[in-house]
Amino acid sequence: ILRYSILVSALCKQGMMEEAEGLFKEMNEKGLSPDRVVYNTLIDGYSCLGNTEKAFTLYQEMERRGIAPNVVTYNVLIKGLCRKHMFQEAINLLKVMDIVGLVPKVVTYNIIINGHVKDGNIEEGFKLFEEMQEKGLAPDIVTYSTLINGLCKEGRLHEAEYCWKEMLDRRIAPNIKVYNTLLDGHCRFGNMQKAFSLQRAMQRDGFKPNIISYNALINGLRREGNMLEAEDLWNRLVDEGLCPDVVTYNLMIDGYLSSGDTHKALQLYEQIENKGLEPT
RNA sequence: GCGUACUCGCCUCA
Repeated sequence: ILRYSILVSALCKQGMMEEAEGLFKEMNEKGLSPDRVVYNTLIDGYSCLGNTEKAFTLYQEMERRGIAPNVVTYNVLIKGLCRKHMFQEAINLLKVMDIVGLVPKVVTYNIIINGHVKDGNIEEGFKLFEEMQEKGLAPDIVTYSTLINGLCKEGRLHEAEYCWKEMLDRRIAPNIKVYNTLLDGHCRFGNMQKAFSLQRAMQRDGFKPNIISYNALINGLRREGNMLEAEDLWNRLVDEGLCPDVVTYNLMIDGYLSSGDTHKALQLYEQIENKGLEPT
C-alpha cells in the first residue's frame, strides 16, 4: 500500500489521473483497500486540475467506505475550491471541519490566503491573516511569503517591505523563496537598483541566488529592454554553476525578439532542442 | 507515503 501511494502521488503530480485511477482500481481488485493517504492524493490530483466535482465524489466515497477525512483531505478540497474562486464554499468547508471536530492548521489558512492573492484580492487575505491569529494560529514563513507576494504583485512594495520586517521581528528566518518573492517585486516595478541590492543582501545572509532569482532579475532587465545586462547575468549564472532553464530561455528569446535581435533569438531557440518546449 | 508561498508561458475561474 505504501508503494501504491507513492506511485499514485507521482502520477497525480503529473496530472496523469487516468493512470492513477488505474492503480486505484488495481488496489481495490487486489483487496488492498486504499487508505486515507491514497484518497487524499487522488483528491489533490483532481483539485489541482480544477475538477472539483470529481474531488468531492471521492470525498463522499471515502466517507461511505468509513475512511474518515482528515485535515489534509479538507486542505486539498479547499485548494480546489480556491482555484475556482469559490471562496464562500471554501469557508463553508472550514465550518464543516469545525462540525466534525477537525481543527484547521496554518496550512489551511495559507491555502485560502494564497487563493485570495491569486485572485487579486489581498485584502481578504489580510482578513484571514487576522482571523487565524485570533484562533491562536501563528503565521509562518509561508503565510508571510504569500502576503508579501500579493503586495509585490500589486506594486505595493513599501507594504511588502513592512510585512517583511514584521516577519523578521517575529523571529521568522527568511528563506530563499521569500527573498525571491521580494526580489521579483522590485524587478517587476522597475526598481532594479533595489533588486540588485537585495540580491547582495541575500548572499550576505547565506543564500545563493538560484535560477529563479536570476530569472526574476533577467525578466526585470528584459522589461527595460536592457538585454546587454541580461546577457551579463546569463553568463554569471552559468559561471556560478547554474543552468538556464526553459524560463530563462523564454525570457531571453522574448527580449531579443522585442529588441529586434532575431538572430540571437533564433540561436537560443535552437539550443533549446535538448529541453522542454517554449511558448511566449 | 498525501496538503500551503517565489520566476516566463499555458490551463482554470469570472
